[in-house]
Amino acid sequence: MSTIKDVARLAGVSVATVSRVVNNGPKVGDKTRARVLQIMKDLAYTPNANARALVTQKSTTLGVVIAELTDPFFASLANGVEKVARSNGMQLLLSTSEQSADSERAAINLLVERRCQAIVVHSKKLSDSELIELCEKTPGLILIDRFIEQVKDRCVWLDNEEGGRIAARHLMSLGHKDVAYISSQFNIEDPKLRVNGFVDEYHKAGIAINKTHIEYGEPSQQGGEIAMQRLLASANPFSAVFVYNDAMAIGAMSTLEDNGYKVPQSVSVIGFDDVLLSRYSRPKLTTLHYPIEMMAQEAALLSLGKVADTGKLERGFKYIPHLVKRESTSIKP
Amino acid sequence: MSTIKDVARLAGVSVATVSRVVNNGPKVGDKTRARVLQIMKDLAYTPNANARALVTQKSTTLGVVIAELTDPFFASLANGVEKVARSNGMQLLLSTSEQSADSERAAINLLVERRCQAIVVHSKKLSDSELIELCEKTPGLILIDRFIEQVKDRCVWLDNEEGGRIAARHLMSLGHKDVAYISSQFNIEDPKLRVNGFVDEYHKAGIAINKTHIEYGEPSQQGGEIAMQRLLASANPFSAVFVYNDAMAIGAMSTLEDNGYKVPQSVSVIGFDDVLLSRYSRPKLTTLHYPIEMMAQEAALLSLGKVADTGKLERGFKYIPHLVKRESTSIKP
DNA sequence: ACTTACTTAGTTAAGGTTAACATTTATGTA
DNA sequence: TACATAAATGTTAACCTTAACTAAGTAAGT
Repeated sequence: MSTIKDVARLAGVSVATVSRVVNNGPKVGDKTRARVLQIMKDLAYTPNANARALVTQKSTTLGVVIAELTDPFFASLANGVEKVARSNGMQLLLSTSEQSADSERAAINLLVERRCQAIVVHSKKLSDSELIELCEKTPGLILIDRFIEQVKDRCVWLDNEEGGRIAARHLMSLGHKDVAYISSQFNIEDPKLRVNGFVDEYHKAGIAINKTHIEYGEPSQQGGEIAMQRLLASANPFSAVFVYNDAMAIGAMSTLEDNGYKVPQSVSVIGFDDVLLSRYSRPKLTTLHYPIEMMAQEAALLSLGKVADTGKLERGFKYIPHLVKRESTSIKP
Repeated sequence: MSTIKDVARLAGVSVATVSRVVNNGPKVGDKTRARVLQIMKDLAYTPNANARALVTQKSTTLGVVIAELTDPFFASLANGVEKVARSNGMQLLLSTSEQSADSERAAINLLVERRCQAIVVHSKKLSDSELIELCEKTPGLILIDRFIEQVKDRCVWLDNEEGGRIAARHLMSLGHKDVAYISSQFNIEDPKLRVNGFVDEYHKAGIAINKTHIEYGEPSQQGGEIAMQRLLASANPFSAVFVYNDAMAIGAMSTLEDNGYKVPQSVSVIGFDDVLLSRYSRPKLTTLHYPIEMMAQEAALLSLGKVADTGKLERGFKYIPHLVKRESTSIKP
């Protein structure tokens, strides 16, 4: 692969001149510029980004760590970061972090080694303390979908509890008093916060939610199907269910219909996330929109230092999900 | 950010020694190694990947160009490449290429500048000749989901026509003689090949497909809905439809149900791609599995030069989709 | 004691590019 | 014509790391 020196030699100029041409710098004569350009083309010269990054001390790479590319939620997250990257003439370096703390750590480290200008991390496995330490020694690092008080100016997160409350209010407004909840069995904060908000909001309205009305499952369609089967088996009647995420909600609807219940006529179902799926389901799913792409964009901008600080950095970046009313919820029969 | 020199200075050794420690090289005494390791930790030293890539003349980056991260099809493609990257200790550099030839060109160029060892490109807009030229001057470049005779050893592709034939045979085996086809309105090869195979296979069986039974639309759920509306309006009866992709198929099913048709009891529907959606739909969609993740893995391996050539490079890498029979097709009523 | 052969460590030239600084060439003015 | 000034181009150190080569010190064999 030819280098700037090759071009310089063939064009009979110095490397500095070629560099100026490459970077569209001023101070280059027209005929010289034309000649250099021609040689560059002949040689199919492509500047070496690594060498550039080394000498300029800045890379044009924006790193992102997510768990899994094929999960639509993470795909949207990555997409948000990518948009910012592109609009800033940068590129996306992506690392996936399966499910373990070790691989999350490794993924972050790889991005640091590459000297990414900015790094957006979605971490569920690393401890608060490790993340705090990491934030301290890594300037451009931003945590998405996580809130840690000590580094709140580095966190872009969603108020899950409020999401639960919004779901509760929606269901209450439709007259539902016997409600159930299907949660994720994974031991992370999100599902807990969502139930808490949901249960507490009902509680504040003087309605207690029966323990038997809460079921757990894997956060997938199948997990939702199974959880709903258990819920139905428990024999306590309910007219609405709040489900941890859209995939589970779709599974739950499936089981409901298989058992002769109509959604939303006999049972209302409300999901969470508002991923692709929810628009493709039948009936279309009422759900809480998780503005992950927008959050990812803000995180990336923040990471790049491009967010004007109007006290935001101090307050932190909290997002509130909003209700997307589609077809799976209706007034209590 | 501290460098190898800082570590060397503080540890009282030369940079070469530190380098050896970093790379786990031999020829370093135990106490020296321990001391260096300690200083590295104290300084939170992280080797600079750019400098490394520069001097070793090889990057540990695997590039991939796709149109859009949020499309599940492309997410699977990227995921396949990422798996290979990870299992080879490399990382994914991702560029998206919206819809234009210009941006496809730009995306590829960025990866070349970064000196990616290997590059997997999904290009629909660039011309054959430009792609051929690109292949010639870029060693590790592999084309996925495209076939160009002149560079067939660089192409990993799906036999779309055969996919159409498989769909036709499936429907014929269920007794369907009046069939319709919903295609994509985009002017690329895939939809044409799929119809061709489908129509031809029926033709070979002595059954002609009426022109009015072919509709076009945007390759999305909504496009499918609209196309199906038009198909129904045309008043020619049919008992089965082959749809360009799963998203459209789901839209088509929606319209069908809205108009009082039962799937598959009154009309059978068969999709293409077998993305996430197809398993979440109700009824679950019968479709042709497009093994894109596997193809992407092979493409990445090929790009890395890790495919043992047993004549494969010469023959090219053709994949055949296979039928996934779910719930949306059944015997003709 | 003397060579031989390791083991451990150091020195330094790349690698491709940029940017600060130095130099040459051209342009205009008195 | 000479001089100042601007425009165009060149020289070179630096960015951080690796790897080839060199040097010194140590252990073993004779």
